[in-house]
Amino acid sequence: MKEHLQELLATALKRLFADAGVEHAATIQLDPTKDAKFGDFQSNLALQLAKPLGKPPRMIAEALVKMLPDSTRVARIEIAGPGFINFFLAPAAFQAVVAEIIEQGEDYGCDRSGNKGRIMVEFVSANPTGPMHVGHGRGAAYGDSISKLLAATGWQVWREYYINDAGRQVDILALSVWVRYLELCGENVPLPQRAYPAEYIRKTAQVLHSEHGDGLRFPAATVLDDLPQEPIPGPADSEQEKAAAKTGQETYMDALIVRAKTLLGERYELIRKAALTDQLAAIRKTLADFNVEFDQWSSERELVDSGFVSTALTRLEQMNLTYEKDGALWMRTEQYGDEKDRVLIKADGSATYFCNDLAYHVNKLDRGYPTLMDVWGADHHGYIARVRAAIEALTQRKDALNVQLIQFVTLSSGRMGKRSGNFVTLQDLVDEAGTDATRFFYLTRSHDQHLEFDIDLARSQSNDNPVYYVQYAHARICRVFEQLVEKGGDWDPLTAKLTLHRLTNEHEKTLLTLLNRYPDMLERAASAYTPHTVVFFLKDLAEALHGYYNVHRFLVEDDPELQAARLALIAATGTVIRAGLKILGVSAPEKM
RNA sequence: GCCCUUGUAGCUCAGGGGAUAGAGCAUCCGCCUCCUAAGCGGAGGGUCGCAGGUUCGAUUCCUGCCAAGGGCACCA
Repeated sequence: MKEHLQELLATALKRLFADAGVEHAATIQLDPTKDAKFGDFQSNLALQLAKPLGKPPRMIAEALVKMLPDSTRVARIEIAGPGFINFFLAPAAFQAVVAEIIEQGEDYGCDRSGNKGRIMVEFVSANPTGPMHVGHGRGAAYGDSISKLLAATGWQVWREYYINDAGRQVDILALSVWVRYLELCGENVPLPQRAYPAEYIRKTAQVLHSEHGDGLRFPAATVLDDLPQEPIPGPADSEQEKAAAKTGQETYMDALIVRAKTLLGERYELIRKAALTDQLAAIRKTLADFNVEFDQWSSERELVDSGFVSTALTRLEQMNLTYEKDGALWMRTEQYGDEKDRVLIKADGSATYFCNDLAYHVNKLDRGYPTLMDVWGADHHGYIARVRAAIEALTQRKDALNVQLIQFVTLSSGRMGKRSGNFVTLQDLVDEAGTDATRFFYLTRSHDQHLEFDIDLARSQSNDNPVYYVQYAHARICRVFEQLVEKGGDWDPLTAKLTLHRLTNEHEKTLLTLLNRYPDMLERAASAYTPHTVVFFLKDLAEALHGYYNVHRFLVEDDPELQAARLALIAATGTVIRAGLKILGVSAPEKM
């Protein structure tokens, strides 16, 4: 429809220029109007041309309108305000969308061709060292919805979770479990300051203890033999002293890890694996409860063990992208926009996180995904430049990596006020508020906006909870069709299509306008990577439905033609609500 | 110090260079004999952080300043 009007304007413009004997490159801008009194579409073309043509905009508008070709889809055209050209469409042009939606179902407005190519979306990728918190939840909701949105607008999407199971934090996790295990054996090894103190660590330790008895036990004196005292800063210490203590604690932690590996030998791997398995199982359960799925879970450790990381390093060397300095291997990221070059292999011979992560990205490219989307927490901002630089060096393309940063989440509630989101797990949130309310909440804000999550509101089963507003519209539509059957009536989509000209009142017009905008809205949301656009659209659609419902009856027994038309309209509305909610990962209940 | 994000109604936030800046919550007033009142209609509430610039037109784009949050490792 929009294209059609643009063509009309282009023709008029050509004629105008021919008449006046001038050339000017004007982009034909056409926008949906905000207010129905300005018609359905508006163009500011005449305003743009006022200066280059040296004539008042209203005069240009009049000339343009005169030159516009006739179209059956346009009811009338008005010139308004400073020189806007407002198009009022013929009702039939709007009504046709109902038939289209009934035919195409939930795929209406979608492009399932996959013509835009393959894209890999990596999201969540939370460290498997503890439960996911509400910040991860936001990334999960966003990543899942943007994937669905991209898949609905012409992309072939592959979703992945990168498991960071090779770094030091996993050793810390394993050690934490072991200390708790020793505790169960009756050994007094104090939990290091830098270890994970949480309850879930004990559970793994208990399972280990029941399965292996004292098989992993060593006397506390042996474990702590020769180890330095762990520094614990007092409250009166200066910032400097506290920082020094922290460094000391890290050193102590590392020494303890080495001790564990030495004493346990191959048995260390047993503990490591048990800890990882438990954490990953918890994460998988939470994500499943949250209605988030992945095509693949990729392990960092497997990437290392399979030799892929060294292969990737060799390739970087061959491309002359690396060099040695101070005993470390560096990558030349600075010449690709990073603020400095970065270390891949440390002087002690171990790989940096960046090294393995980069290899993982190389792996993604190798698997045939020219576009990589990474959904990261806002705290990873400083990390973008180096990965982007590295990917550009490898692909010679600036657009190969698409990073979406998700801003922080703070929790609030009437009783507790603001508090940090890191201390509430996503599992708790989903258990208490439910997947629908939680996901809807997350996606109601733009992802680059800090989010204040009102737990009490999400939890409330009352009309205050915004998710119900949209779901209720859907349930109401379903109820009407239920009533129809109860009354012994029937409704045939094929014949209903012939009745659409009866949809003429204001409420019907509003709904038709919104339904017509759905495809455009999807495309806009996808290309701007903003699932929240879908949320706001659905709220508008639900509002239009509720208003309609309140004023008009859909089951009009004395006018079968009108009834058929209205049922067609609300059936189409229901379909679009369902499709939209599906993109958000929210259910569309038939009863509430 | 440098980099990124944000600043819009009492609160939480939408807003695609356009006409009179919107929604939800909160406050106030109405609407169920009728397909679900988890709904609808109405009222009040604004220096779009501040100052410049670009433009016919700026909440929107650019620059500076102020404020909030985050980031600046041979950590992960």
